[in-house]
Amino acid sequence: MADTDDQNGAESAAKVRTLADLARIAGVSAGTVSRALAGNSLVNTKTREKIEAIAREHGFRPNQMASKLRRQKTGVIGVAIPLGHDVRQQISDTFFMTLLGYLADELTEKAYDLMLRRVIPARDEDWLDHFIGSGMIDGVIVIGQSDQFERIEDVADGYLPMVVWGNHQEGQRHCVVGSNNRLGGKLATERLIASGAKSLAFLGDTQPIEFAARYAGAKEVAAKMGVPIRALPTHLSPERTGEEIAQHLREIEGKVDGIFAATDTIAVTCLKELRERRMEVPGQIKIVGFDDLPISSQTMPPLTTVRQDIAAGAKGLVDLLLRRLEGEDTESLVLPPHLIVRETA
Amino acid sequence: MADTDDQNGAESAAKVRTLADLARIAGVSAGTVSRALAGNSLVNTKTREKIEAIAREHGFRPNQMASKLRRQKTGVIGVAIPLGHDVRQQISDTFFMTLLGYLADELTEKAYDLMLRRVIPARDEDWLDHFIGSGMIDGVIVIGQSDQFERIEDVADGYLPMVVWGNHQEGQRHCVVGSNNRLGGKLATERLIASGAKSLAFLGDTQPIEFAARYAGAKEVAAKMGVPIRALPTHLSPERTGEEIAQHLREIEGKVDGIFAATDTIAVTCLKELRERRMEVPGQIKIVGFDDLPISSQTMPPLTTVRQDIAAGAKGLVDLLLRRLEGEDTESLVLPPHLIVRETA
DNA sequence: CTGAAAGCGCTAACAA
DNA sequence: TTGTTAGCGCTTTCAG
Repeated sequence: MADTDDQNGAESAAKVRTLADLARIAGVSAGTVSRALAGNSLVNTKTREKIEAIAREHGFRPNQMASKLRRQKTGVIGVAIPLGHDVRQQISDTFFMTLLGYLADELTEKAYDLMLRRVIPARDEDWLDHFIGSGMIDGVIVIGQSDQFERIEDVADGYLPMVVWGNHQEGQRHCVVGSNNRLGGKLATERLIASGAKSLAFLGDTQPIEFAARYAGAKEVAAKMGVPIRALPTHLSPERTGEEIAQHLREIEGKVDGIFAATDTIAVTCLKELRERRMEVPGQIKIVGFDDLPISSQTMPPLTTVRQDIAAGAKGLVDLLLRRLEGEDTESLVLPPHLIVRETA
Repeated sequence: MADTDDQNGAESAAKVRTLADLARIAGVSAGTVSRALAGNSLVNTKTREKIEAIAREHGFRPNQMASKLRRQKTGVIGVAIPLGHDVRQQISDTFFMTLLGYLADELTEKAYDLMLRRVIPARDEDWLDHFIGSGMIDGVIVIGQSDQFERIEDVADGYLPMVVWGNHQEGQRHCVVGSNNRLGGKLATERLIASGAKSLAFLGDTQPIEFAARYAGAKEVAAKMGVPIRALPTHLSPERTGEEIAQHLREIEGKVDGIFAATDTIAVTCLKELRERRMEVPGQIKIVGFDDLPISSQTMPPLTTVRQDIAAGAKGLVDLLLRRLEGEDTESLVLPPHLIVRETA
């Protein structure tokens, strides 16, 4: 029962934009309204209910900017996706996008909002400091180290609430969550060799640290088994990949019978080129991918690949970040990859 | 209570967290620092340079919360993805994620940040009001109408800066950007019939308004051409789709020779089931998808589909939203879909 | 061209 | 249990 001293119909027209407005019409102080709406301390139940009713009636929501400013925390986690040289490349990368989806789920669950920022390190050297220093976020998750390993290391020294998806290196200083890429590379290569491949190739850019680790694992196994392996570099941008792969295929025809693709996306494209060149898979040439994206089970033949557990990765990222927000200096989390044997090797 | 008991080396150790701090060490007032850093009005060049130097040296960045509170604008655009009944469904949906990627690009370009929120309407009726009323965003882009058409309509009446990706209906009140789904459905169906199909099926959930429109277009053409068409409902969540489709396929075997799939994702799964049942495509059964996702050119045989221009969609969403932020009451934007003929029909 | 001062809307002591 | 009182850090008149 609010005192409707308004003339007529003015009731619902009254704008309630601030706590003070609401306080006035409820006949209490702003402080009380704040407490009531926070559902927090010992506010008289009657008072609270009255305030809540009025708030609901007027569709009132407290201004978050003011609240965040005052409380010195934002309730927002920043998610940065650094793009490499090929600008358009990674933001639409299926793997990262899927990870982002799960991240959104996890963060929502923990009542955090997610601020997404696509960032081009080449265009803004201090992208990470800017994001962190913006005062807009409580912590940051970086998806992919790209070629920014050193910069991330530098920042990690002075900023605790940061977790990165990527590759783990002995002795690194930033907290990372990611698959054991080297092990993944080994699994893939072992499978290729076990399937009868006698001469291997790694298909994909070897610059990014994750890929380099996959290749390193592959080389290790290949060396141990006395099987030759070569790198066939590609660039991730989908438009160029097709022709690049076709080109490679032309060159290695008859010389290579086992391909380890850096990602499923590359593997799928390769599969298609192989088909167009009428090469039998896995008869003439075997292939193993990496990621286990949904498509890999849909190809013809279905792709043998190394699975990364994206959901577990997202969960790990968020868990570790929340602990860091509490001040804990968490360890990195390295997830085991799993070989998924289908029909291409 | 951090009292700066700086004993030595205080100079570079001195924490510059606020404009006032910086002002003090620059020997000017906070106001001047503010102006200088905004690069804005007529600040003496010397003064500005000095301030900028100090700011750089100390890695100072003004607190955005305070700034936003004061200026009553956030520089943040909210992006909401309402999830339907199947909770996990759409956030990982390739189409939406790709759109999100382009959106991130466009918004970054315009110097806006992007706040991503996954919402479950069934769990929070007022998801849209909450997002808008949070005071955290200047405007909102809703990706997909899901089953929230009415709620969005209601909100649109009282809130200008909102643009929605979805289907356009005659006389609707909210500003929408999307493909002409009905036309897309017609294109797909015409192609199926032109390829010789004599009995059709629409594969996919017909509840979501976009899909309903696609189906409506299909029915219109089918009726005109005197070809029967039936709906085979599926749910989007990947786990269940496979068996559902297999089930449908068993039932319609020999009765249907042309399938219009609501999305490429569904089409690809269908293709796989077809392959397992040793049905020839397009010999025994033809199929057309919708979206033209990257995978559709990678399937075997490559998928004939209806292309939606995602990049143009993202650009449209952002352009319209920015105009709405200026106060313009923009019209909806309906994009023409294009039939991409490959080998499945 | 620069300083002083008044808040943006909210929260959190501290009183009452 | 509630009101009062200070600000959070920044921007922006209004003077000078």
